[in-house]
Amino acid sequence: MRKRGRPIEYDAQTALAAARDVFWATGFSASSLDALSEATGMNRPSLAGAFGDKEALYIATLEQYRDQGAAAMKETLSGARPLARELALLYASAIDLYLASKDAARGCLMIGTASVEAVSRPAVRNVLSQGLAEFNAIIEERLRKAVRDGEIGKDTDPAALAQIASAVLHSLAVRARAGDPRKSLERLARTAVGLICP
Amino acid sequence: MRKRGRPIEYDAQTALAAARDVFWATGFSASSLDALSEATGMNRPSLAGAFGDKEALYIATLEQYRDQGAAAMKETLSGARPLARELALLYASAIDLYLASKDAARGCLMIGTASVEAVSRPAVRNVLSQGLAEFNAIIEERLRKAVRDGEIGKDTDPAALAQIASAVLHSLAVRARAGDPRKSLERLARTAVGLICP
DNA sequence: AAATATATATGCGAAGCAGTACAAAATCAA
DNA sequence: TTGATTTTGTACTGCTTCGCATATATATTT
Repeated sequence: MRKRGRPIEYDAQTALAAARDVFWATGFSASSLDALSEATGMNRPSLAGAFGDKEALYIATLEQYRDQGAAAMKETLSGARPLARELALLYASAIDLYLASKDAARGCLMIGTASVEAVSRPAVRNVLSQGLAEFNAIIEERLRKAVRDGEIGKDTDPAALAQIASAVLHSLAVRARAGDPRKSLERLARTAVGLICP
Repeated sequence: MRKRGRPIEYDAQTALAAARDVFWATGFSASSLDALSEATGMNRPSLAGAFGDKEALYIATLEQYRDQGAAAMKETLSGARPLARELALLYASAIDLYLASKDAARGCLMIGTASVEAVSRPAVRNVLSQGLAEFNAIIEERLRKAVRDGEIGKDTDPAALAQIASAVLHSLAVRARAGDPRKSLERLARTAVGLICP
């Protein structure tokens, strides 16, 4: 039995992805509801009805991004391949994502745009914090397995090393948005893999 | 002989520092000229006359921040002390700076606020890019000296290792703004020093 | 078919914003 | 003292923004 009333014409996930692209390019504050409305194909009242105000919409895009990113990361770091290979794949796909735009490189949505708002908007800070923590935890879990399996030294501290691996990810995001060329990012990734998997 | 006309009542460097604090807390787009005017004690026409439009003012604050940061960094990495000690000092002062605010931690001005604007504002992207490159170059120079002096292995690549050391700095900036506690940042710094100076 | 429920479309109004024109004030030169 | 020069203060204009109020469209329920 369908819901009463006029059926919705938009798909929430699709609209969220379109809004995400706007935020990704111009950040939260510089993204107007008009621009978001045009990108999603939803007019402003529909946007408000579906997601609430601009901050709520932004947070929804961040959560979608975080969840998709975490899922992709778990797949890459599944443990099916050697650690060094999986880490290299992780960084390679991050670089691809960060440089994907046809215009200027957009880096990471969370690091590139949520960081600014995090200071004055606690809700954004929470999503950012949880996002970073989640990504870090996935890496740490993989490193823990690597220690168990003897891929890296038994005396290494997975939590500490995960912080380093995450730091490289953060740096890739920042550098990409600053306009660093792909070669430079790839070099950092290569060095990092070598350092983490000696 | 003094300049003709009514004397200036503001000090450009002081005003720039005040404007910087506003941008640091709320970012470029969310900082209104009214807020900047109030913080600097200069009214809007004076601001415009002294620095140009909002973007020009923002870039001036970024450049001031970058120059002061580079100077402090060169002093810390002077080479007067062992590499491990100087690196630890570098990270410690970065953490202090990133957590200095009484309100929510502000991280690094460039990474935290210029990253967002970098995509749509080439002038900002240039300052950010040059800033990151300059900080990286100072670290690289110190590592080069460390190789010469035998502080680290003769076979290490200073440029590659500098990218890693910079990445830790970037990560500290991001994590600080995301609300990471000091302990967590200090742990990352400790691990990084241990990894870079084995 | 009528009533009801939900979604979409248009448009209005209050507020905020950036940049600037113009007048007032303060100093120097003659 | 008078005029020139530069900074400061006020106020204005044109624009954007957000949120909401109202009207319209499309479905289900009775």
